[in-house]
Amino acid sequence: MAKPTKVTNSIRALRFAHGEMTQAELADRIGVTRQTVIAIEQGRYSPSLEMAFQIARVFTVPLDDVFQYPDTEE
Amino acid sequence: MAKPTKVTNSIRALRFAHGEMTQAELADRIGVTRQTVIAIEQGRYSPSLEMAFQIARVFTVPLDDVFQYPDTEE
DNA sequence: CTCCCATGTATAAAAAACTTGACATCACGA
DNA sequence: TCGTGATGTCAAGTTTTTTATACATGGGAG
Repeated sequence: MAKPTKVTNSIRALRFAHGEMTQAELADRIGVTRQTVIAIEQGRYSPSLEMAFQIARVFTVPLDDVFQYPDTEE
Repeated sequence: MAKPTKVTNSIRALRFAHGEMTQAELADRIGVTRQTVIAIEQGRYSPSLEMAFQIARVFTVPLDDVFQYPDTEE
């Protein structure tokens, strides 16, 4: 069930840059559970596009500012 | 199983802009099945972030050039 | 010390994404 | 006309993502 995703993210940094926003609050803002935020922040799997968009929107930054995809695939 | 996604995309246009690339070829390039390309192109559901990145990469455009997310969420 | 709060872990189960294979249609060329 | 390629649909099945609960830990405040 575990899929170490290739996509990395800057969510933790963005949270802190936005007034020490907690995982719970972020989860609440994007309408998902805290578990999901934790899993994504830790890169346990990559989120759906929709969630990615919502996260970027909370921080008012472009998608590529939140998520990074490595050049070469595996 | 059907989830009318809010995310829209410009895949079809991008395919044509790139030498009339067929759905089958695009699917092949991003490593998914033709069915998946069709479903996404039609907006039946939103792809995973990874797939979104791969699609953007095929067309060498930024993510936001391929997918659009409406301002207000439901 | 004791009580929260933020973070994290674990599990099971639901939901969404993706696959496989089979089949239908339409346009186009041989 | 026949065949082939591109697009699309349907249904069933697998995998990944997300939820829901419950519990553990460490730090800070009172």
